[in-house]
Amino acid sequence: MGKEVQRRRDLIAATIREIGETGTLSVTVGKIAKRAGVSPGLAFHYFGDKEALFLAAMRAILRDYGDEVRAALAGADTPAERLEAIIGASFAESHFRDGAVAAWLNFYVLAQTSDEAARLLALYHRRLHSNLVHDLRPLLGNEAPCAARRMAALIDGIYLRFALTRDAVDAAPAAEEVRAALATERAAAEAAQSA
Amino acid sequence: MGKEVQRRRDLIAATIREIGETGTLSVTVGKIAKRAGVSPGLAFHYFGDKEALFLAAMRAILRDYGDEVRAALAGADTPAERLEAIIGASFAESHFRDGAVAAWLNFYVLAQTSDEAARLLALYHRRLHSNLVHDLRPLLGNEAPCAARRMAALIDGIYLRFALTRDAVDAAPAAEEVRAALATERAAAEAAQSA
DNA sequence: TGTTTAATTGACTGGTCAATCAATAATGAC
DNA sequence: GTCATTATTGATTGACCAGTCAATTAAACA
Repeated sequence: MGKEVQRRRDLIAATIREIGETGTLSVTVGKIAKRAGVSPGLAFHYFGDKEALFLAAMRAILRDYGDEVRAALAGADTPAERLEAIIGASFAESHFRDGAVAAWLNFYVLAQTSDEAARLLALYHRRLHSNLVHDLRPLLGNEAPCAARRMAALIDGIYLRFALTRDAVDAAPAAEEVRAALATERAAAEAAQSA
Repeated sequence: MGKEVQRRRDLIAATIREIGETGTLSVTVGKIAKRAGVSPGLAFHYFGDKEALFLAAMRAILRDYGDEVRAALAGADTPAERLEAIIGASFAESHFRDGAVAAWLNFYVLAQTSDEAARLLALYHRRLHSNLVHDLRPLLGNEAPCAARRMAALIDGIYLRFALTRDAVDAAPAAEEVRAALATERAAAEAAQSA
């Protein structure tokens, strides 16, 4: 029965929206359920408890991000194009829409104490790192793993800053900064090679 | 009377510790007061409400960080030494001790909705950026402001990763990654100059 | 010492909320 | 249409908590 799938989807969407509006994880399940157009009991019926509901929402966000990356990578051939695809997907508008930002921030908080959240976060870290290394290697050689760690952290750091800067609505400059960092890495690598 | 100063200090320290242990901002003022060895009422008497208490704690953390940076800068002469001082202070052990990590994460969450938290965060951003530009300029010239933005975001991103990675206890590798990024920036700048 | 003033207490209130569960409605099988 | 199964409700419970305030204690001072 697709009923359950639809309800779960609705509840997850409502969770993200609600967290986005209040900014915190301390939204009530009642509010979320109301927004989804169901009774509070149903949220517990499908997800068990509040934390599980939030983690399901976070999993959905991470899945969307993964899909976006994969789609972007599909149309990219060269390493440089693939890196551009990763950067583009990382700062896609969907990453800033609705409650995605608020969800991420609260996800970080939860990752301190929830094993499942920590697991999910580590998964995201590994995926991003492995994607970056794969496409940096042809450009930077042995420096690739280190550069990938830097770029991954930079992506997170820039996201954080743009997400938390009140006036910043347009994410384009964020991606631009990562591109500039990549250019710097390539310039440094080239200089090292010719030395 | 120094009594009030002492009590405020105790309450702030207890707040940071308590947040550190639970990981969240949803600690009760009662628990904090108990840890500080006073009654719940006193916390409200001195700080007004819970948010003000947390913001006072965050201000204390930011002040400590500022002191640390200033002290490190005092013993540094060359731009390179000063940059090293900033990096060292940014990953000082005190930044990972007690509830500093948890406080920072919850601070980010709060910055979405609290004007005062957003103000404090912007202040931190400005200070760091201005320090970095000041000492990057002699090394990188016009590239300094851009490189400073990258380095600032990188510091935040790396802090985030190290703070949230379960097994990482030692912050030394974190600082090392920022140093490597700085070296990359310098190498790229040198290459650009000779071109 | 007695008196004023400041510091501190902790019981209390009003409200909130996660989670439960018994009851009801919808769905589908035969 | 009857019955069984599944989906859904929403009232309820029990616990918790921010913030208040009247009462108490300690400090300061004359």
